[in-house]
Amino acid sequence: MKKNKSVATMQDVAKEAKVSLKTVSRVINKEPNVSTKTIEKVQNVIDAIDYQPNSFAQTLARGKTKIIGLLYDTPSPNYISHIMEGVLTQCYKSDYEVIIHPCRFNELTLLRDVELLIKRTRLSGIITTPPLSDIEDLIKLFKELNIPRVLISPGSEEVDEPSVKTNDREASRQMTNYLISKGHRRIAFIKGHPSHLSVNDRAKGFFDSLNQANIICPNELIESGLNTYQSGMDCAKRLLSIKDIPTAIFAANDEMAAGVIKVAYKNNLKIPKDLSVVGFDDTPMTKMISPPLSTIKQPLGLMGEESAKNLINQLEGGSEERYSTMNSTLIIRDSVSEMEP
Amino acid sequence: MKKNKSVATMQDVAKEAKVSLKTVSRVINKEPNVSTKTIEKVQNVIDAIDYQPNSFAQTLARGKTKIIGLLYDTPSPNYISHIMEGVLTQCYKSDYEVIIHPCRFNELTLLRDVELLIKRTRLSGIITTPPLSDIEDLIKLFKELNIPRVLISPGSEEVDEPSVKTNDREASRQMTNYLISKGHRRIAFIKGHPSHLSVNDRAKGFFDSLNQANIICPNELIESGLNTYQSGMDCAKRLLSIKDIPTAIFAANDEMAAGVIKVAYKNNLKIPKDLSVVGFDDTPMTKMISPPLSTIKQPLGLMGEESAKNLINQLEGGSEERYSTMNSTLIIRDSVSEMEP
DNA sequence: TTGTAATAAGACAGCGTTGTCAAAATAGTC
DNA sequence: GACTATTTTGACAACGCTGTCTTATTACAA
Repeated sequence: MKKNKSVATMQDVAKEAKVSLKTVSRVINKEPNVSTKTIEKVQNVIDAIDYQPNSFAQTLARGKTKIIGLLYDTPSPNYISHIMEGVLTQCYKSDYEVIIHPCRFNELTLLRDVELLIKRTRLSGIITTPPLSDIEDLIKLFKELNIPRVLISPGSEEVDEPSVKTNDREASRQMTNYLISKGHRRIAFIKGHPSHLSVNDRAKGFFDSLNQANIICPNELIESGLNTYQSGMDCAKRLLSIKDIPTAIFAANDEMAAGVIKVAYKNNLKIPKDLSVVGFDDTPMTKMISPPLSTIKQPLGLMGEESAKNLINQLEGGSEERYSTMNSTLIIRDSVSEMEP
Repeated sequence: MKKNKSVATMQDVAKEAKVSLKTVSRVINKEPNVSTKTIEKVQNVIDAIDYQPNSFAQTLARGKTKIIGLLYDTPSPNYISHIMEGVLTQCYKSDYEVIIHPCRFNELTLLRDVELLIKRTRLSGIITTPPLSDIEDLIKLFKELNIPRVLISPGSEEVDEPSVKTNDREASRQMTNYLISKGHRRIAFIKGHPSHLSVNDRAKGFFDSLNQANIICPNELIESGLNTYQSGMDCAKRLLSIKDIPTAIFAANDEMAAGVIKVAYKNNLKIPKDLSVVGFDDTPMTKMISPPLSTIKQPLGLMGEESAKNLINQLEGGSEERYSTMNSTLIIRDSVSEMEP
C-alpha cells in the first residue's frame, strides 16, 4: 500500500502534539487520567489537521464492532423507510453504523443468509421488523449466536425478547368503539396476512370492543386478506355480496381498505354514506384517496429510534427497560358516517 | 481483548490445513498461483470450521474500504426504498457494504456533514439521489476529496459526472403526445419543486410535444408546485378557476396529480369525463385512487442497480460507460378521456 | 543428468488503533 | 527533604489480515 499521506493518522497527531500514541487515544476516547492541559493540546492538533480516527483500526483493536443490522422483508416502502429514519437518527447520535439488510421471508436460505451476515460483518446487534420478528428459528439463531437484538412488533403476546411494540390492540378497540359510537352495529373486519402475527392483535382489539358492547359478529363478516390492495378488493367483493351487507368495514391495513373503497364504488355505494371504511397504518395515500380514510397511525420514526436506543443500551451495558410499548393513535378523516338512529 | 475463541481466524485455518497464512489469504481472494490441490485442502478447512474473513482486518491491511455511501434527502419513501433495493442487490453481489445516509438539503452543515461521513467511514464511493445530485458545492466536495461517485438523475443537461439518468423528457413528450392523440388541445402543466432540477426535464418534454403539434400553451396553463399533495391542490384551484379551464392537466408527479383530482371532485368535475389528469412516478397509490391514474414509471430498482454497477466498475478500474440512460415508460390507466371531435 | 524458467508456498513487516503494564511526574505526608 | 500514594504518560505487543520479497518446488529442455 502506498503511504500517500491521504488522511491524517493518530501518529501524525501524536508527533505534532509531542505526546505518545496512547495519549492521543485517551483523548479521543475520553478516557480518564489525562491532564486538562494535555487534552487541550491534543484536541487543538486534532482540530487543526482535521483528524478522524480510522474506525477499522479501532474495531480491529477493540475486538468488537459498532454496527447494527436492520433486517426487513419488504413491508411497505413507507413502513421501512420511516423505521429506518428513526434507527439511523439514533445510531448516528451514538456513533453506530447501520447495515440495512433485506431478507426473504420464505427463502430457505434465510437463516444461513443472516448467519453469514452476522459473521461476515461482525454485527454487534440486530433489529428486526415484522414479519421477521416472528420467525422462531431466526430468534433461536440469535440466541445461539448470542447476539443482542430488538424485535419490532413481534406478534406473540409474551415474547421473552427485547422488543418495541405498539398498542395496536387497544387502538383497534378504540377505532371500533368509534364506529360503534357512530351508530354502527354490523361491522365487518378484514384480517391481515396470516403469517404477520402482529396484525392479529388488530383483530383482537376489534373483538374486544364488540364484546364490550355486546355485539355479536357473525362469521360472514370476518374476512382474511393478504395485506394487499388486490386482496382487499377480493374480500370486499365477498362482503358486499352477502344479503345483508355491513354498514362499516374495518380493514387491518390501508391497502386493503383502499381495495374495499374501490369495490364499493364499483357497486355504486357511496362512501361514507352507504358504507363506512377504516384502515390501519396511515400510509400517505390515505389522505389522497376519496374520501380521505380514517385510520390508525403508528409512530414509526419513534419506534425506530426506540429500538436503536434499546439495542445500544444493551450493548453498552445499560440496565434500562428492554420492553417498550408505544402509542398508536386514531386519525379521523371522512370515511365514516353517522348512522341514522 | 479476551481471546475467547469466539470466531475462527485465518490462523486457525492455516494451522488446520498445514499451510502458511499467506496461502490461506490467496485462496480466500482467489489469487493466482496456488495449486488446485492446495486450494481444495484449504477450502475444505474453511468450510469445515465455517471461517469468515474479518472484513475490518482486511480493510485495514488493504488500505481501502469496500463501502458505498447512498446519500438521500427524504424524497418519497417509495423512491428511496426502491433505489435502495437496487443498490443493495448489486452491492451484495459484489461484496460491498452500503451505508445509507439521510441528508438535509437546506442544512448549512450539509457539506461538513458529508465530509465527515466520508472521512470517518472511509467511504470508497458515493451515490447521490435527487435533489442532492444537483448541489454543485457537494459535487465540488467530491472532486476535492477525489472520491468516486455516481449521480442519480442530475438535472442539468450536461453534467460531466458519472450518472444514471432516465429519459424523462422523452417520456413526458410521449405522455403529452398521448393526451394530444386523445383530442386534448388545452393542456395544463404543473411543474415540480424549483430546486429539483431533474423535474424540469419533464416540463421540457411537455413543451417538446406541444411545439411539435403546433399547439400554443398560454402562460395561465403553467403552474409551479412543490411536489406535494397540498401544492397540487393549490395549483389545481388556480387552474380550475380561470374562465376557460383546461381539458387535461399533466402534473410533474403523482402527489400533485392526486391533489388535482381532489380539487376537481370538489368542483364537481368528473374525471376523466370533464377533466383528464396524468401524473409521473407511478407511486403505489396511483392504482388506488379513483380513477386509477395514468402516469410514468421510472425503473427505480434498475436505476439503483445500475448506479452501483457503475460505481463499482469505477472502483475496480473497469472501463465501462460512465453515463447511462434508462427508459421510463408510460403506464396508461383510466384518468384520460377521449375528447369529442 | 544438469540447468533454467516458471510456478507455488512461506516469512515477515506493516495497516492504525487499543489494552496492558511499566515508568515518570506530581501531590501529599510527616 | 525523604518517602509514599496517586495521577499522568509512554513503550510495546496485540488485533487479523494483505503486500512484498524470498525461498522452495516443480516442469521442461538440452
